[in-house]
Amino acid sequence: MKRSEQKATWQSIEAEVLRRIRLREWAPGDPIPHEDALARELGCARSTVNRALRSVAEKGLIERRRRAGSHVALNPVRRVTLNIPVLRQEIEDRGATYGYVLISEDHAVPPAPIRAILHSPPDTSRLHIRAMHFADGKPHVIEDRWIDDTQIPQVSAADFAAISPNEWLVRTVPFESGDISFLAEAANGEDANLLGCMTGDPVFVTERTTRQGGRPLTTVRLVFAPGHKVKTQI
Amino acid sequence: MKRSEQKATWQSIEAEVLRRIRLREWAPGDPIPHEDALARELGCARSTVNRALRSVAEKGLIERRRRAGSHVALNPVRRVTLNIPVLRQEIEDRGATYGYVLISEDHAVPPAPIRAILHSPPDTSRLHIRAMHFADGKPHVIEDRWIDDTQIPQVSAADFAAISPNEWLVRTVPFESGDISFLAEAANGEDANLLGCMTGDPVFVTERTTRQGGRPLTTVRLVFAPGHKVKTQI
DNA sequence: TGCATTATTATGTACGCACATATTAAAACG
DNA sequence: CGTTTTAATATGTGCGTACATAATAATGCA
Repeated sequence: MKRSEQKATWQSIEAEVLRRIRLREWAPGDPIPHEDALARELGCARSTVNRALRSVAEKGLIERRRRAGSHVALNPVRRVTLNIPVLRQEIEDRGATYGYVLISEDHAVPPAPIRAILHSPPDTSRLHIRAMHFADGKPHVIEDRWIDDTQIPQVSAADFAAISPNEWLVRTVPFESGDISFLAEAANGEDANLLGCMTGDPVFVTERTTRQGGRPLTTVRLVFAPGHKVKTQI
Repeated sequence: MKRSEQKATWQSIEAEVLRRIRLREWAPGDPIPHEDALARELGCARSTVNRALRSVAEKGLIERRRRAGSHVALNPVRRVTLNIPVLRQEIEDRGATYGYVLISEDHAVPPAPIRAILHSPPDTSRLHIRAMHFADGKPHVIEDRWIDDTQIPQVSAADFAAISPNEWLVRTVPFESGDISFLAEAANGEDANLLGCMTGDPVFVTERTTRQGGRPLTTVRLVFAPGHKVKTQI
């Protein structure tokens, strides 16, 4: 029922597999043919089928287990990739003019939640920086950051009046893992003041902690101006 | 300076490449050695290096171009993957009891923004469904959905009193693309009523539109109860 | 000199084989 | 009959070769 393709690329194999899953030729929960069988049927090498199925599995549409074979996922958990660029780049990519202002920089004893995140002992102080990023002169996001300067001693050489912590860290400090949260909050008085909105206005907040070798390096809270949207494609 | 590895897996190659990038042995903007050179240096086949570098490129840390070679990304755009499960599964995975209630289901002329999204002509009505999902009996999210029932005729057979549109669509209607937005909004009176919060409280909102063959099928607005966080790892 | 044409080259991919590994099914055993 | 051991098997991965493709550099031509 299928004509001999001129060329079997792994992408064409993937497309065919996606088609069969979408049209329920292979229903959720069903096992799909083995790599060998697909290779023979579609006229290509098993390694090509493997490449294609790996890609489908990454999308979350099939589950693969050795010896058990591949099954169409029962609850296809859509996997979406978000791009998290440096703030300056995010703004400039939109064609807007980037602006930056340092608000405050000091050493202070972090509040309990931050202390827990940074694993810092009680009554020890950490570097605390607050800054603002502007798009076309309008407030875009507040950067409220704590840095473990015992982990990043070279931070004392940074001039955060000239470069944002966001950018300096990306350029200077390597890290290997981290976690990110997205949430909605009400702007507190100071946030509202800085962002030029009303106290209590809903604001989009990103919390991010980065680590190196299991040790937390820095945690940041980004409060975006009202109206901010994070967009992506499936 | 490197001992002969017992086995070169593509993951070990990737780890070594990541290490060199993190430690700035290869600085941002720099070209990195060609696949051939790396293969010789690290004692493996070029295809193995290729596999490793492809993985690094997917993470956004290098950029690869034919003939030009691979370069360490100047602004490493972190790429993060979010899992978007079916609502019921998301709740049950947290160990909570899932609950669901249909609020309303009718045909109506969509407001202008929805009409634009669905490409529906003026004064034509579409299926409009509102429902709620509960976690352990507490309101978790409002599902406010418009369905283009000219694209999905079989929707007339669905019983949305028994199964949520969210779940029915995932199980029944294949789609090939879509887009998602995340934002913060103030709960309007009705939202607040349903979610058991105050009007004006900040709520996390997800907007999602799915398409098949370029034609929009459905668009949904998910209003989460206050306090909701979306978490992921880098 | 300016522009179109032709090499050159690094990555992209296909293939076929071999073997590793995880997992399940079958067999052996008490 | 339940438990441990062993075999079977589908996927995971490495390798080396060959060729495809895109982007660039070099060349030729008007």
